[in-house]
Amino acid sequence: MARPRSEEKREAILAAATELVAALGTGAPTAKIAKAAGVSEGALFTYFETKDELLNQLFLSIEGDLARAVLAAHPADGSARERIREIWSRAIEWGVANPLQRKAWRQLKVSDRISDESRRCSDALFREALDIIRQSLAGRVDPDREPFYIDAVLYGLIETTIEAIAASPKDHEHLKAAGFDLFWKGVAA
Amino acid sequence: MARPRSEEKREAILAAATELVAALGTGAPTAKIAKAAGVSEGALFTYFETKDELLNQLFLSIEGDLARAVLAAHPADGSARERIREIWSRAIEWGVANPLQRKAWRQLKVSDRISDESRRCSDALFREALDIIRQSLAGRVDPDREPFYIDAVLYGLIETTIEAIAASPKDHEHLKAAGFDLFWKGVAA
Amino acid sequence: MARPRSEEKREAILAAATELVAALGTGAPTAKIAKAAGVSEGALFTYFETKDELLNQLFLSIEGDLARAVLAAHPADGSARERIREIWSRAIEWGVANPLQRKAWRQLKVSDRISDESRRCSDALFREALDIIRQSLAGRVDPDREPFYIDAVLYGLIETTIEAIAASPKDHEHLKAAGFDLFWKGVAA
Amino acid sequence: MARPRSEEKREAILAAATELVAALGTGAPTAKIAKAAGVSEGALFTYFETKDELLNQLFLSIEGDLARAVLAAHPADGSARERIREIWSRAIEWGVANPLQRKAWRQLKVSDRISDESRRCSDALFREALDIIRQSLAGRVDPDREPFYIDAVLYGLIETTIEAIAASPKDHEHLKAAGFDLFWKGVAA
DNA sequence: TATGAATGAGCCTTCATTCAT
DNA sequence: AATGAATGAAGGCTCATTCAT
Repeated sequence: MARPRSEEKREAILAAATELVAALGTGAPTAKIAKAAGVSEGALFTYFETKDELLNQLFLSIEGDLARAVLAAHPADGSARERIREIWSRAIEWGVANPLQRKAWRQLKVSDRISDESRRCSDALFREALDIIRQSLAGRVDPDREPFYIDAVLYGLIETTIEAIAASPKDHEHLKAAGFDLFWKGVAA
Repeated sequence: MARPRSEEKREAILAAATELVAALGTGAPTAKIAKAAGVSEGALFTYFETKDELLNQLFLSIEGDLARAVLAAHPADGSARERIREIWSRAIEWGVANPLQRKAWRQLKVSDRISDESRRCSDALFREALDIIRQSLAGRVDPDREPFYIDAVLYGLIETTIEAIAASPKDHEHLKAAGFDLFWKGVAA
Repeated sequence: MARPRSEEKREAILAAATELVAALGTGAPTAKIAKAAGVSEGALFTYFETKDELLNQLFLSIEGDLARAVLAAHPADGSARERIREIWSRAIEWGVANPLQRKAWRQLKVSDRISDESRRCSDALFREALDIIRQSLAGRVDPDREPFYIDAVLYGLIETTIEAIAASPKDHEHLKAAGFDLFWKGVAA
Repeated sequence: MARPRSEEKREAILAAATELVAALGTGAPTAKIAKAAGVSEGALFTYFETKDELLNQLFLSIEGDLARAVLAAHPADGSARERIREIWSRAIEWGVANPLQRKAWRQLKVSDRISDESRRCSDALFREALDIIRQSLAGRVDPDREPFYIDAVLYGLIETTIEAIAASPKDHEHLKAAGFDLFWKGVAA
């Protein structure tokens, strides 16, 4: 069957799904999602063949959004510290600005309905950012330290920091700076 | 007298729930949990009034288990570094040794079926560990840094490190040490 | 457009519910009602949100039916006696002709699943009939007698008479006449 | 198995059942009834083999109570009017004084769980009262009128009058007298 | 005998998906 | 293509009754 045309409706469904998955988890009913999107129950299934398909697409859509935010207009030059600092900053800002997407994403991340295929796609989305990070840190960290671990640490600290800012918005700038400082000192050789 | 309620059965249900929630999320059917526990479906509801109750108890049971592991035989003396290092070590070991509990716990953490009450209980369970950490770090961290953020960072790094060890078990000891080192350097004043 | 909701199906469900509530009481399973109506179990819940809703609607539907029968083509003129006699007659005939509805209705009447709201609606349905009765009796009964009691007596005698006719159909006309006579003599001032 | 001994417990169960059937209908859970009676769930089934048995016994117990109240110390002499008036009065007083029993009884009456056997027993309980009534009315009513209908009318008027008194307690005496008057005039030849 | 935990069929309701319109 | 009614398999929970203690 031909691809349905309205990209707009597809987006509306994804937006509604973000909201409902954030609030209700992956158990959010397709009927509610459709209604929130202003679309008929049946239509949802012309845009996404199954609920799992919708959930996986949502997952990729959110990750894509974050990846785009992180890499947007990324300066090719600057010191290693500055380049990583830029990534840090963009990631934090995205998280703070998109609490619903983050909440939905946390639900999706732990769900067994997200396929390995999707998880691999998501890795690919961040490949470029990871390359920048690894290159930038190349001369700085203990060469003995597994790079995958550093990635994970950075990612974990970003999460932690976003959560901390959400809990204490008035410390936004302070936490953002302190977090990065902690990371930078921590990974030093 | 009637057959007394058996603690053994309660544990069996909790154990089965751990397994199934780890695999299927909070949507794991009570029927499957009961069967896995070797118990009738009705019996499950004499031990836990509702599924939510079961989920909350499971959450607290897992957290209690971790808290106990972290604090067990904790040495009252030793340097600040050694005391935190001990907590770090115990937490990591618990996580590595209990992958199912950890997986179930991640599902529960993001679920809206865990009540605020339960989350408060869980905080209380870790109060003592947090006190040790905060005291131990007292003279060492930038006094400007919010203590709640340090807690969260430590916790996040533990998670990250456990995950890394799970992904690369041969680096177990190395990652454990490197992670703590990173934390210690990172939080230094 | 999607298949429109069919009034026919709604009626089928109500009819099946009448039958099963008459036979089994309000505990009649929705599954059986759906099957008897030739409808899927899910469909029942698109026509009635909950079982209580179905029961309440059934109650109102039966009362509505009776009210319509009682008031249909009611002659505005005639003596007081004739007017009340007409109501009496129509109510009796309805009851005799609709034993299932009457049986279901008796079950519903004593059930705590029928809301006060429904009971109020039902009162409204009979308001007109009551007004006719009260006006017609105005000059005839002891003014000291509470009108609400007269209504209740009339209603009770109708019930009794229908039951008696059901038990002894050959005395149909006789009982109908004797009952009214009894009422008329009884309420005289 | 030997009859269990404690008549007291049997009564407690019946009393609790009265209360719960009045409030919840025949669907009232045996577990709740047992608890309300201060008796274990299992014990209930040593006093009554099944729930249906309990319900039937409850039905008979309530009817027996009413029959006893109606016939207690019934004067063998007096005019026909006085004798019936006495029955009328006792029945009304019993109903007003025992609203719970009456409510439970209404539920039981329409339930298909009450066996024909029980209904026959109940008829027997009132045989004596009916005989008194029929004899007393012998010379007074139209001989054409079916006696069973008169019984039913009397019974229905009693019900109606009790209900009316419950709704308007301040008119107790008035309604009681007016009701009897209505009956007496109504049934006159 | 008394207790109340255990059992499992059955109940009401939800929901992903299909399909008549 | 779009709509939303229809389907029926689960799902969580209840409850009469049994039975280990």
